[in-house]
Amino acid sequence: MGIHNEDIAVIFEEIADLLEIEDANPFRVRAYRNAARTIRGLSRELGDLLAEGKDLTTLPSIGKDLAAKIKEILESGHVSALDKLHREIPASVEDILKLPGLGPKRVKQLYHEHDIKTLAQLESAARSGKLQALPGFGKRMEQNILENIHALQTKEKRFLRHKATFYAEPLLHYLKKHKSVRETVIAGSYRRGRESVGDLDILITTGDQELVMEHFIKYEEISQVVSSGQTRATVILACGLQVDLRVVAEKSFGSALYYFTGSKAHNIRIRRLAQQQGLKINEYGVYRGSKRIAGDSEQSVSKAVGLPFIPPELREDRGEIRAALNHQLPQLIEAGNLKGDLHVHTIATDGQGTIKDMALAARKYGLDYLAITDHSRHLAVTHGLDPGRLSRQIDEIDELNTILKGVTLLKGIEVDILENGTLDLPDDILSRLDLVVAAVHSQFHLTRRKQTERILRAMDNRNFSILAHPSGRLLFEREPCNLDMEKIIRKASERGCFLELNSQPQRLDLIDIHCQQAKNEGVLISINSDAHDENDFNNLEFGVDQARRGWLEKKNVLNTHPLKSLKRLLRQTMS
DNA sequence: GCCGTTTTCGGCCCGACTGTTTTCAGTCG
Repeated sequence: MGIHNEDIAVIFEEIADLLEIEDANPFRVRAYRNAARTIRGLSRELGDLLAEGKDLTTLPSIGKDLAAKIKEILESGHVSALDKLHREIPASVEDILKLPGLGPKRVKQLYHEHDIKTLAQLESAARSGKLQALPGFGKRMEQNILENIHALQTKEKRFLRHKATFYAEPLLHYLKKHKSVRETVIAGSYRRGRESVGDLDILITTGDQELVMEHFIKYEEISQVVSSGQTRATVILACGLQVDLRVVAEKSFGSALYYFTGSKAHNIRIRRLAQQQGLKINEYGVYRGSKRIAGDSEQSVSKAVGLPFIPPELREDRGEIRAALNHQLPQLIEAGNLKGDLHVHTIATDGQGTIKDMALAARKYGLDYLAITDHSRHLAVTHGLDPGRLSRQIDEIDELNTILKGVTLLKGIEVDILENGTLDLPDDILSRLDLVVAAVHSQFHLTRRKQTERILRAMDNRNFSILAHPSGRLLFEREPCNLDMEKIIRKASERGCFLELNSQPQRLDLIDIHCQQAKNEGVLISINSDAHDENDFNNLEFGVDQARRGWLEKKNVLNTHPLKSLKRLLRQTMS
């Protein structure tokens, strides 16, 4: 039940696609896309905002017309503007628009003049050689269309950033081998710390563009060169990852890095700001008339438009430019600020190391404290702890703490939240622990109301400290639970308990916008590794990246506190 | 369709690469 922001964003995107094919005013098309982006970035549900009587036109890129359309969608489940467009153009035509090389103009031509309205029809037209005869098409394009239809069916679409690193590093190494390559940077969503990337944007400075470009194209992992010019090339690696390379002169490094880092929405806003000041920003620099006034560094670019440096993680057009203008940018948390880790497993359940192994690994990583939080009995596949085994683990930790140097162990558990919202272990054993990390590991498909109430009830337990991986999502594998995260964040604020940002690359849960919302509600976030072996502490840096995207500062994060004040904070949740 | 410290109308970011052209439109990031 219920219509969520994502549903509305999808409808607006669809309207934009269809309007484009209809050759509508491109700025009107963009208005729909801007609105969709605004909606996706909201931390609150539009339905709730409307129910509270909020004026939706106060949201950026939402005016009178789109506010009315949002209302119509929320009330009726559809919008007449889209229904009307669909009477002109069937939904299947939108699939054709998604093929590379086919934009609105060609798609319109295909549909209106040749009655091609599905990918299957397009494929058969291409196979029979009819496509190449059409005006504006050609032999080459016909071939590309066939390849792209095939690729669409087989290719992996996005990569975990973590996974993209495996392919990026050897490529960077290869590029650096060339003698005229000076600097290489991965820009794009990778640099902005997004959890997944659609492609890799690599920027190179060099004195010799031509030679470097030639060198790049010869990289042996490349399976297809999509395009290659003097300064820009696009290739597909054998693993399916797309790589865009941009070669720039050194004096343009800053403006090129700014441009290539994005996000697109942020860039548009910065360029507009520049325009208002009589300046022009492009990849090569900042210009007043024909005079180049900045561009060698990113700092010089932002300074030219009167802004301080905005960290890449914030460049999503979610208020960072306003914050920068008002000198209210957050002092973002850094990996070095973490003093401990509050979610770790051992061989007692599904981990790979003993308690001592994990403690030593944590110390080596530079942490001062570590909470041992194995699973509870309900999670039988992991051989979860019952009260007796947990009690023995408590004793073992007490003993280890008397001999360990340089790192302190905390006694914890990752206890299952059962379907009715009770915790999987009795209060008398939980109350002996330093902290209780609670999590949902079953029944992911309850209704929004039931799932939310389940967690709210769990939070009422006196012993509850931290809600682990709150949404339960696994990127590319499992959707997040249907939850009213705002209610959960408010509850955490009232109750004085904490939310986890789980650093496993496929979790990264809480997501950025909920981190930001928790921060605004005064809820502290615990950035945890959820380590299952000694190397997993390295994942903490992914958690920190996500936290930075969520505007978190050191003071917003529970485990930046030294042990003494951490313990005090944990005790407060139990009172 | 949105938006406003110059504006309620007239703007809306900016440039590279490709393929099919014969000087450029379409597409993309």
